[in-house]
Amino acid sequence: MTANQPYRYDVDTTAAEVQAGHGSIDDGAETGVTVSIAGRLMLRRTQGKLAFGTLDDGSARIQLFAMAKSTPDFEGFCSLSIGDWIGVAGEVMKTRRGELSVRVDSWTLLASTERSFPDKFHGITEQDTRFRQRYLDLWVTEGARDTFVLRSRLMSLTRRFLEDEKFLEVETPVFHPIPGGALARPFTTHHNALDQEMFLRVAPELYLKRLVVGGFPRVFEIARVFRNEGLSTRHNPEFTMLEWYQAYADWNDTMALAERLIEHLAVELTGSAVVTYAGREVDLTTPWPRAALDELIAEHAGVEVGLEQPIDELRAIADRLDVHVEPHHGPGKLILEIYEKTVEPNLWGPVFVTDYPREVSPLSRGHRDHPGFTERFEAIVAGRELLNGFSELTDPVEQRQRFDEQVSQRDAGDDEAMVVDEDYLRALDYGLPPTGGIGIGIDRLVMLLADVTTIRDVILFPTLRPEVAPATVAVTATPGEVTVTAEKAAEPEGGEA
RNA sequence: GCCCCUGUAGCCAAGUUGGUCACGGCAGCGGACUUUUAAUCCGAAGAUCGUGGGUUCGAAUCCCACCAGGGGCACCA
Repeated sequence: MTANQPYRYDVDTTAAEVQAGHGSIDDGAETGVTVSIAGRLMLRRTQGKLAFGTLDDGSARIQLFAMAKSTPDFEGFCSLSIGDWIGVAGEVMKTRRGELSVRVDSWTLLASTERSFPDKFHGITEQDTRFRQRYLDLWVTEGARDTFVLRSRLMSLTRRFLEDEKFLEVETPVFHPIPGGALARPFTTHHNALDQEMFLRVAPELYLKRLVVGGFPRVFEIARVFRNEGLSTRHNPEFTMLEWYQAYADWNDTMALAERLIEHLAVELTGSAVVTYAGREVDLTTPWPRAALDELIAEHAGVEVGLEQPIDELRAIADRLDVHVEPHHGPGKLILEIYEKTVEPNLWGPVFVTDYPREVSPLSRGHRDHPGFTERFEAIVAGRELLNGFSELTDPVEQRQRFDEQVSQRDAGDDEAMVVDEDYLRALDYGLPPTGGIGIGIDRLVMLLADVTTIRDVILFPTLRPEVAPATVAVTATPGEVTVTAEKAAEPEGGEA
C-alpha cells in the first residue's frame, strides 16, 4: 500500500478546532463549511449503505460520516483498517443522533497499518508494551498524550520565564573527561580517535559556572544527564535537569526565583497554585517555608545533632534510629543520613530544607553564620526531593580542599565521591563572582504537575532492557561501521544512514 | 543488588487442589444491515500457554534454571 502512498496531503483544520467551532449546531444540521483533516481511523461502524468512523488527529476525535451514494469508493472506505492514516475532506454536519461529524466527500489513504491495533476498548495493559511501543500507547491509552503535551508546555514556559529574567540558554558538553557536578556514578564511553575514556555528564554544573567566569552572568541549561544507578518509579538513568546560575546572587535569591518559577508553572499548567498529587493537596503559593536540617532532626527525631559532637556519639544516635551507616561516613554524612531516615519521609512540603553539612556539599559555599554547614537547600514538594541549590563556593583554595576531601572519601570507599577537576579550579582562580545556582529535576516537576506517580509516564522512551539479547547486537570498533545482527533488528532502509 | 507479583493468538482475557484445559471478547477474513457511538447479527479461522529442563501414565497448572515486565527495599534527583 505504501507504493501508492501520496507524498503530501492538504490539511486545513484539526478535530479540536472542528469540535470547538461547530459543536453547538442542531442535530441533523449541515454547516456549509467544508474542511480537510487527517489522522488515524480509530473506530469504524459500517452499516450497509452508511459507514461511521472515528478519526483521531492527535488534537481530538471527530466522527466521519460516509454514505454509499456520495462517498467515493465507499467499499474501499468500509474496508479500511483501524489504525489506517487517512485524509478526509467534506462538510461539517451533525447526524440525527447529534454526533458532530465530517461527511466524507473525498478521502485518501495516507498510510495503512500492517499490524492490528490493540483492543479498541481495553487498549494495552502490559506496562512494557506501553513503554516499548510508545507509538501505540500514545494512541490507545487515555491521557497518555496529555502528559507529554504538558511536559512540552512546561519546558516552553520555563524557557520563557528564565529568558524574561535575562537568563541565557546555553549548551555544554555531554562528554566529560572528568565526571563532576554531582555525587553520582557516571556512565563511561570511549572516543576512538582520541583514544580517550569519556564520561557522560552527571550534571552540567561545573561547565555552567565556567560560563559565569567567562562573563555570562545569568545562564541556564535544560540538560539531559546520565547517572549509572538503579531504576525506580522516581529514577531513570537518563533524566532532564534544569540548572541555572546567577551572578551577584546568593541562595536566598535563588530560592525566591525557584519558588516563583514553580508557582508560575503550576498556575499556567493546572490553573491553580494548589495542585493535587496522589490524592493530596500541595499548596505551591510563595513564599515556601524554610527550615534548617538540624532543626528538623530535633523536631522529628527528638535528638540534637551537631558537627561538634564526637563521631561515636553520632554513630550511636544513627544506630539507635536504625540509620544505615558506612565506615567512611563522617559526621556530616551521618547527620544527612539521619535526616533522610527520620525527617524526609514525614515532609510533604513545599519546604526548603536548608543548611546542609559541608562534608556532603563539596560545591556549596560555607554558611555565613552556621559553621560546618553550607548555604545549600533542597526543596521537598509532595514528599519528594525536587531541587537542590546553593550559594556557590567561589574560593579556589577552599574548592581544592573540598575536592581533596572528596578524593579521601573516594579512597575510603565512596564511589560516588567527586574527583579533582583542575580546569575548574583554574577557572575559579580567574574569579567567580558571588553566584547562586540550582538544579531542578524536570521529570519530577512534570510528575508533580501532571499528577503521575511513575517517572516512566513522563519519559517517552524510558530505559528498559532490550527485547533482544545484547549479545546478538555487535557494534564494531571501526569508526562508522555498526553491525546489527539481532533477528528483530530493523532491516536496512534505503538511503542515507 | 535483594524481596514479592506477573507473562495464555496482534490486543483484552478465563482456566493455576495436574485429567475434553486451551472458555470468551476485540481486531483481521467472508456475509447481512441507510444514522451508528466499544454498533449489532451470522459464518469460518487464528495459541510452540515467556524460554529451557525436570517430576508424572498425563503439565498452562507442580519443581528448577533462565528471559522480560511491574511493585517494594537499597542508592540517588
